[in-house]
Amino acid sequence: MPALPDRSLLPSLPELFQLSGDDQGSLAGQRIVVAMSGGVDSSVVAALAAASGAEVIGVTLQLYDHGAATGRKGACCAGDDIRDARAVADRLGIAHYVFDHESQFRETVVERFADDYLAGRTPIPCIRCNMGPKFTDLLAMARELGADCLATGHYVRRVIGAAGPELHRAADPARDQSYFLYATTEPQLDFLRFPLGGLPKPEVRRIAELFDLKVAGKPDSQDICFVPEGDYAAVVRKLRPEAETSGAIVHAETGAVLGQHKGVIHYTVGQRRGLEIGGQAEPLYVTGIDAAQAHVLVGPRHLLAVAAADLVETNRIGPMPDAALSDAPLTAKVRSLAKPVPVTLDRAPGQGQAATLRFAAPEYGVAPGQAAVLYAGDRVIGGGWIAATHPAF
RNA sequence: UGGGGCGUCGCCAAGUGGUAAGGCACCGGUUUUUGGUACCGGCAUUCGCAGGUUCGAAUCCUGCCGCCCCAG
Repeated sequence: MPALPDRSLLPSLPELFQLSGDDQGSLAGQRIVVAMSGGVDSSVVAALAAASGAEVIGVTLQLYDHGAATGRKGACCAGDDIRDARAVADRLGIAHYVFDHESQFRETVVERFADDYLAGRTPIPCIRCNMGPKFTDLLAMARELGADCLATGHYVRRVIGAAGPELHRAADPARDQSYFLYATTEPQLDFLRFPLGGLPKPEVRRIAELFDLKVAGKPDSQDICFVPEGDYAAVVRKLRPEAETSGAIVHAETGAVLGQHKGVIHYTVGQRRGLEIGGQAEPLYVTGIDAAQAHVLVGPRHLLAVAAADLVETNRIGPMPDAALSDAPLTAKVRSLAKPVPVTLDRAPGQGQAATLRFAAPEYGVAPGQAAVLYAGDRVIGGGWIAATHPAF
């Protein structure tokens, strides 16, 4: 096996893993479990861990059917990706375990995904997956393996603050994944490490090449990992054959029936395309979904304006920002790609309590089922699931 | 079958002699670790059909077809 690259070519490893090294900067004696998906990012984390001198154990959760995912681009945690993870572990000379997590993943992530759509919500399975399989189940495994930490390839930073570890946005804003990690609990964060949070993606690929990892050029994953070809409706249909009940497309203001739709699972609040309603003076957007009546409500863009959103299952990481201490003002993202916008809360989030989020300016396209993630500057304060919204006009 | 109106891209619609606006929808691309949004680009050699007038017609004339309203 070729030697691993010289440590001097790499960032400071004790710093990246936030573990105390010895005089030589080695993490010998420490045990790091790395969550390996088979992609470049987590492979580089494993490589860095291996180079640190620590004992490294790679763990891959098999999340869903091999067959369906074999050879597919952009998947993770199944089929070829598991083989990729194993190949990387072999190359690095680290232990590697694969755990069959299919039934749990189906219950906690996929079934829920389908039920959310049936209820007229727009789910984010990636957050559920982080909450359950990754940060609960896999983390418990890591503890059982006697690890000092669980390291993942997420692009997010763990920063030691006055009151303990904090979760911050990635240094590279284009890669930031903090939106998907708002539900991380403080005990989980104590044990987690995100070595890539401070690195730009090209640097990660460079490191992968330095280690001669075959995944160095592997495309980034995208879309929902368990949804082939982006056809999420097919997944819902397979799980819930009754899902595609057609119904009326109703104008939210006039009540006029403008057309028929193929089932509420195909729509999300804020959506414009796919309604197939022509002859309008201005574009129509989905403004609401009434699953009980199988109605898709549509209207002009101004009807999307939302003044507030009710959050449930809230989480908080670290203290609330204190305006008196000139902390950055509270902002929130209601979609992963949205810019954070100024908000206020009627109460501090956390412990799963409900709270109401109020936007300083009307926010558009806020869909129930999405997460609202709270920030103070770069720090993630927490967040919650959007259960309902209040129109601005 | 007495009177009136209308027929331009899937929908809405401008254009009344000078060589087919625009909007919606749709398609493609960009962006993107969820669904969307946004942005960029594409989209009627042809104006219900057939003749005629004219250098030239969607625009004028004739006939036919179809639809709508009033009248019965």
